[in-house]
Amino acid sequence: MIDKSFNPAAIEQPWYRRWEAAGWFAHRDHHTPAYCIQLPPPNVTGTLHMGHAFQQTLMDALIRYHRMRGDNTNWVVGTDHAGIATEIVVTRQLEAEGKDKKEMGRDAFIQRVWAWKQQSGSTITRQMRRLGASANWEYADTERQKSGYFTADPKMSRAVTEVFVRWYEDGLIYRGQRLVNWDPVLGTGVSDLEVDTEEEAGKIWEIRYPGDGFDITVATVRPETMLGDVAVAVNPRDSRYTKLVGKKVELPLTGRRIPIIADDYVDPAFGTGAVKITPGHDFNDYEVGKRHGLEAINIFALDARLNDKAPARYRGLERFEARKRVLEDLRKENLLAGEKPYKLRVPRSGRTGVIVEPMLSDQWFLKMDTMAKDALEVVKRGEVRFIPEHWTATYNHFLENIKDWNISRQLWWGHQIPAWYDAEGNIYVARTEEEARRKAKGKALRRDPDVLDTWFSSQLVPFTSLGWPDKTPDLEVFLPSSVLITGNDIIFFWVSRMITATRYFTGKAPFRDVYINAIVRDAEGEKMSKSKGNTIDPLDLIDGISLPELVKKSTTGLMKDEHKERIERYVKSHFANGIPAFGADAVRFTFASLASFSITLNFDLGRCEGYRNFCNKLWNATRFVLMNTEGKDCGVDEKLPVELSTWDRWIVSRLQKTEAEVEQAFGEYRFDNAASAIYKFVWDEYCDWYVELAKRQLQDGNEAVQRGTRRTLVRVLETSLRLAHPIIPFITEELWQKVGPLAGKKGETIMLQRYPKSEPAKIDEAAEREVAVAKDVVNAVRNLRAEMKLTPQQRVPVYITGTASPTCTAAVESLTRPSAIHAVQELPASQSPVAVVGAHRVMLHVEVDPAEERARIAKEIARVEGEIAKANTQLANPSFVERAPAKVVEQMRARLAGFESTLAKLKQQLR
RNA sequence: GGGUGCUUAGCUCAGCGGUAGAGCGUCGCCCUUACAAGGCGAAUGUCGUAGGUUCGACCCCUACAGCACCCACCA
Repeated sequence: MIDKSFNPAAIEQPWYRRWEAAGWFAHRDHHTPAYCIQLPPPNVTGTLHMGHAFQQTLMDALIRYHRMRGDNTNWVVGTDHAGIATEIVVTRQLEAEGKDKKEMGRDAFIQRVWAWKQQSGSTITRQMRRLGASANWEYADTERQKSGYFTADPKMSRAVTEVFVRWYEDGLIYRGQRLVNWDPVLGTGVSDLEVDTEEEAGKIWEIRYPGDGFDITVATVRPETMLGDVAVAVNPRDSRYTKLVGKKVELPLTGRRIPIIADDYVDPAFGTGAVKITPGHDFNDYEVGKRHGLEAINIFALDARLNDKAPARYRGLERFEARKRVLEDLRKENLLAGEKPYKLRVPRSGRTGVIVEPMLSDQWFLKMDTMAKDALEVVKRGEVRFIPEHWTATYNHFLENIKDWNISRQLWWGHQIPAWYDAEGNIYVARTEEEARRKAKGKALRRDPDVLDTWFSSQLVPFTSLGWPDKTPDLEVFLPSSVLITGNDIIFFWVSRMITATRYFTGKAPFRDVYINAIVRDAEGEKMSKSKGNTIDPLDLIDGISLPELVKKSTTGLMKDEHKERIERYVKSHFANGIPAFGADAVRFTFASLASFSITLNFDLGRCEGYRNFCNKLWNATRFVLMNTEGKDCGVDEKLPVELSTWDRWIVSRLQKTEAEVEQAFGEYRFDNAASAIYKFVWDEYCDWYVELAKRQLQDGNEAVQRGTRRTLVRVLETSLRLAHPIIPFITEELWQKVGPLAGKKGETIMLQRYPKSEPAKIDEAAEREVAVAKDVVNAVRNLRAEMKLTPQQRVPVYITGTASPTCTAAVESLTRPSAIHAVQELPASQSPVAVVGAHRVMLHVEVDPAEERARIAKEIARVEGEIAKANTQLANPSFVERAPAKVVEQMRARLAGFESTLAKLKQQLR
């Protein structure tokens, strides 16, 4: 016999090990219909957060569902080398040890990163296993660590190089000097997407530039960049300035003379209508400069300190120091005309938070326009489909306005660009150094030190993970994959680029569906962040954590110590008792239940607890079934006679409908509906009604009835376990081991059993109608008993008029414990309380105060009369009767008739 | 400035052109032989505001308000 309550910790890890060791997660062959999902590869050195746990729950549910449906499932997983993120972490580690990256040198640094990867690389895949992820760990597992591919492993790297070379040869990759977003802390350029602009309070200054006999005032939020100005621009239609265009002014503090130019870019209504032009450090000005043939002056070194293009007294100053100095000097020279508070948009590096500096530098770019057009087409013709559909708009907008992608990073950790230079600066792009040498005909070569943006390799994953550039059978079978499940934050970074790259190199789309999952927030809808203390570690939900430990965990490793007290208060008020161990199944069920098409998902511990209780319910229902069926004849032998009651046929019928609902829900990616259908069936129908009636059938029925009851109990439960397995794999496996054999099922594991399929032939509408009446009668009796404040010990006779079915009387008998049931034509003359249920009147034969009972009935009459009035108004409206569909009018008439009949019976009761 | 989504019970969320729902919480009564992580019963909503379409609107349309997110070069 199984334990009295469900203890997830006891079963989860043993089962996971068993599944994995048995090789049941692997794909099978190359002819069964394939179902493939590509995991968005997490940062190899990262840890699992709620967003991962959520996505992975959905992916695993789909994979398990399709595996049970007989598909050749392949959940391709891997980890990402996460260039910038990892380089930052390791650099900080070194700093903490007092070591300097540059002194260490590139090779030693990279070795150090590999060491860190080996050490922390298994954390996240271990955590995925705790969740129950049935991933194909050994697929593409070049490093033999059972964690799939690694984007920087030799096999994946070879493909990256191949892609780079082919794109270069096809003229899509080019090198050029451009203005790019520069992160002065990291010392690298970053892509537009890696820059977040936020509104911040700042100032706008007005500076006078003196000319011969006039001066012109410009407005700027970055006065220090004036040292790199090459012109002042005005709008050509601005009458205030027309006669100045073409004249020169003196650029203060520098002694340079710069022209006044006219350009449509300038908005005459803004500021002073005159704009300083700094092509070296502003994207707009760069464009203006190009239009007017003006040279760009770069006044910053790569660490954003002023270089020797600036006047001597500013050289070496950091940007904001320089700003102060410039303002001071302008003030001294009486050239500062104004200073006002101003809200400005500050571009900050997504990684370091530092303000990025537009900087002229040599970078590699990928031409996007043609590929973007193709990617737009692919989605337009429905070859790739977004779910929910509205994300298509986001995707389209991005691709319609796309610019070339800066793919080079001035970092060390990543795929080094396969380009070499000779002394003259000629470029040789090649797959290997030998190949480059051949091309250079023996000239001395120097390799480009830059690496590729991390997303460059990630975008290739849909095909490189399947063996590309080799022509593998897997590419034929698993590309495109069935669905990509990912967050909306990487539609630009990753989704769109996978489509462009995969189309380019394979001619196929990378996947058919893109399910954009909700963003996980805390129960109040707040973003989870370490500094608020409202993050939840999915592992803590599974294993539980005490309050003191949770406080400790939330307050260590903070960026700013000042948050500590606030976090402590937050944690103590929101997790007063820590977090109980809910188990992986409850966490998964919660995620599934909350996975509607909403854009955010507020994770509510209360709901998690509710679903933990559901697991316990399922556990105990099984416990009951086992107690009553183990060692007994459960009708596996079909030749022995079985007799099935309406209740038996009803629960089987309900099960068919539930199976259909779940199938539809999975088909539509409505995990919430799937979870809810299973929940309702198991708890509200099977446990609350069927099991209770089964108790009676087992007690009173003849041998054939008992056999039929045991068979139904066991078969419906066994099917429910299979139905629920994709969402709650551990508990269903544990229970199935016991229940499966009783239902005549053979097999080592539930995860390879057939998924339940609705059989319309087993739907029994007559039984469902009969049970609906029986439930109503039972509910009426229960309600009357509660209103009469009867305790369970007080057993009273129940009278039912009309022809009550055995289905009904059996239920009343088992569930309301009357002293007797009388099926009668007319109720006895009595002041006892009566309820009207459809064609039936139900009386609890108890002595009550006649006045109270009359009042109770009067109240009920008032309610029914209200309903009648509403229905009458509707039906009296000629346009309703004429224009509403006949079905609806008929429904309304039937409704009215029902209420009228009820009213008559109630009035009869009042006499 | 443009775009997307959201606003339904105290909380977290489903829903749908034709009688307002779930979980949690609340209030009663029950330790009934699977389960107190349970059973039974009850209360609770002018479905953000204002118009419109319709026989009928929580649902469709318009405007507005609030919230969230994304995109965008006004110095």
